[in-house]
Amino acid sequence: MIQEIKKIKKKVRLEDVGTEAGVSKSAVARALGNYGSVSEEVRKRVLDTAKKIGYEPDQIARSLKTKSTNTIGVIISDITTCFFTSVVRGIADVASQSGYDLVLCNTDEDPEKENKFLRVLASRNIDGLIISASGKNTYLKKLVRAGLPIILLDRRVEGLETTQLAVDNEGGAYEAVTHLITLGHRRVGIINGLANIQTTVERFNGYKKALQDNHIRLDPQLIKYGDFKMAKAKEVTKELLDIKNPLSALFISNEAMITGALLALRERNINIPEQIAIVGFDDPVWGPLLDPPLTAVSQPAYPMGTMACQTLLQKINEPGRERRSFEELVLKPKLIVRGSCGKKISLPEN
Amino acid sequence: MIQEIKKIKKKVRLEDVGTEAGVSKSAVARALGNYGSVSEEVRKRVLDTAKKIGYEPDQIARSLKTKSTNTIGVIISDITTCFFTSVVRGIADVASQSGYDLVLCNTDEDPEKENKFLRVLASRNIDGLIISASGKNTYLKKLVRAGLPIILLDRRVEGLETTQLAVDNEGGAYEAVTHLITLGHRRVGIINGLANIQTTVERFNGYKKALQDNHIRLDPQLIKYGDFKMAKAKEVTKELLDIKNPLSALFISNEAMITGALLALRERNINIPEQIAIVGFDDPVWGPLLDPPLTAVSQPAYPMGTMACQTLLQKINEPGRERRSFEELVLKPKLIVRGSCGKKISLPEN
DNA sequence: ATATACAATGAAATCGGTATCAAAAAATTT
DNA sequence: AAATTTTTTGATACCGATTTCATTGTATAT
Repeated sequence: MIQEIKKIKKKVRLEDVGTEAGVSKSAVARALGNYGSVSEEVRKRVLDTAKKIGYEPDQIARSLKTKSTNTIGVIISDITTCFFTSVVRGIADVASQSGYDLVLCNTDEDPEKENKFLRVLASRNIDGLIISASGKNTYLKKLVRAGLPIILLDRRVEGLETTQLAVDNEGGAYEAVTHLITLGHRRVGIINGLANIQTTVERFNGYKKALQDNHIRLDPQLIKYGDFKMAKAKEVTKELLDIKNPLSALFISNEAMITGALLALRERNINIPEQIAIVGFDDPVWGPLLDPPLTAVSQPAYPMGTMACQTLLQKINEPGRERRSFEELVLKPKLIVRGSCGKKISLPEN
Repeated sequence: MIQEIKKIKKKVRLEDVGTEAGVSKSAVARALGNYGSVSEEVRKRVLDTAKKIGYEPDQIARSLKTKSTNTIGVIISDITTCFFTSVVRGIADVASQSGYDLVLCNTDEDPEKENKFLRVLASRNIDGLIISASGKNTYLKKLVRAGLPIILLDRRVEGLETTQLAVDNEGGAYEAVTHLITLGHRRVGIINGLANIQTTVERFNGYKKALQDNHIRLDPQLIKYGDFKMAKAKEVTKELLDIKNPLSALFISNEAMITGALLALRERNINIPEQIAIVGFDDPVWGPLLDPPLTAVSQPAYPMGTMACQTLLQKINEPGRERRSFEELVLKPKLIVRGSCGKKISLPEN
């Protein structure tokens, strides 16, 4: 009924500028688009009237013709995890500098959602994609083959011929666990992330390799799986505390799970590092605030974001992009030793 | 030179499906779009061949005609601040459920960036906008008047006739500071956010009102301004610690600044709560891990996001949307008392 | 002055869908 | 069987830009 006021202002089109300035829309396009040739006089007149009547080009229409949307898709598991927050911020910053916009998608590690988002983004004609893939995905493969510029972020995917950018997860975990072992720990537990995720596997490999290199047998009791989230980690930590032959150190595979684990320890009144030494993969901002401050493997999340986006933009804009399109970039994480692993313990119990 | 392999697969268009199925593209459009009328036989044939040759409609082309992009713009200051992280996740979840995508923009409180993003988003014909505005903005006003559905998130802006959704900042701060006063504190400091931001003003008002209601005179020495970031807050906290007539309690206006402040206290070896009581606005996940655990004002960030998006979608889809378009939704934050304010102190040192 | 090159311009095609419309085909009524 | 209604269908205009092309006008070369 009350349907009067709909769109008060109608859109100003290229053609409107033309009629207002007394030239054809082609002329306007050239003047504004800075190509072809226009007389200085017309150019000026067009620019003026364009500003005067408030012309803003319609990106959609432009995209339809040019096939480029100045949009890049970002698919991650969860913006809420601090690592990805920083990564996305990094991506956003370089994207915006180059006039690209970001379409953000959270998959929660759900392959179905991932698939849906891929399709949606593709149908939107994104110019490029940065994805932290949950695993193999045939549609993703298809997009790679179709020539869409893609950066695989944080997680390698086998058999995909695109640029990959990840942290040396195995190395980082190896260093962390080795640190524990060096301090005298023999029974070090691990809280893994989701089993099928690449980063989980790699960090676990680092853990195993560190033990192996120090001739410590792998004890299945010490190995637990979380889901990268706090709650589950808390639960699983308690299980870990309940085994008969107790652990003296714990390696935790990401920030949210560190929180969960620490919460569990606090509930049980277990002292760090006297009763248990802690290292985390991910170095939270609040790590230094704990007592003792947290020893942790720090990932260069923000730089990963900027680097991913830079590399992507390069791919998008370089004509001969097929040349080195299949490169693998690896960043080194860094172990930051603070207090949560304590000093060297005198004698390994046993 | 090596410019062979460009686009290996060319796009499958509506018309291609038509020719393949032996009908006109109009027929295909109807069959796929589920409107008009098509014979059951054609419908089936079209659907089959569409799937067979892998047809995916081009959103850009569709948008050009329909004027709706199924995209909502999100403009915030910084995805890196935990509050906004959760908010955005909330928005993203309900958006994705309804088939909308999110274009994310970080302004860093810079009005110029904000302006730029507004223009970009508008030129992209977003269907709606959720914005945490840095202040008055004429272009924003223009968009409101142009009829773009907009939700003002977290920060009220005067003179804008749109739906606003915010937390009761004043109330939250009031409660927090009153809590401190009740415990016997008379000299309570405050670390504000950026001076010109609405939330800062409101929280500061809550602080002032609490003091006033308890007949405590405002001491300018106890009032500091940060920038919502960690580093500055750390700096400013030290300044606060250096005043001659020392403070006994500190109220900090957001999460990142809490971290900064706590870092400063730790550097100075100041005990919480014995030497200083702490309350924060924002309840970090890691709050309970501190010793003592942090007393804080908790904001319903995720729900704010979902609510903002739901309200926005309603606005977008309801035809008679002008009716109640100017409503103001306020959510209550909650003071969570843990240990960082200690017990009632015996005697205010006057 | 004439030929040639080049700058400036508008008309029209195009991108890939959606929506309108009139013609054709099928179903129903008389 | 003829008239009428309804369903099905393809042609076509359109969304708002970009881009090609042919045309006109101006400058330079001969």
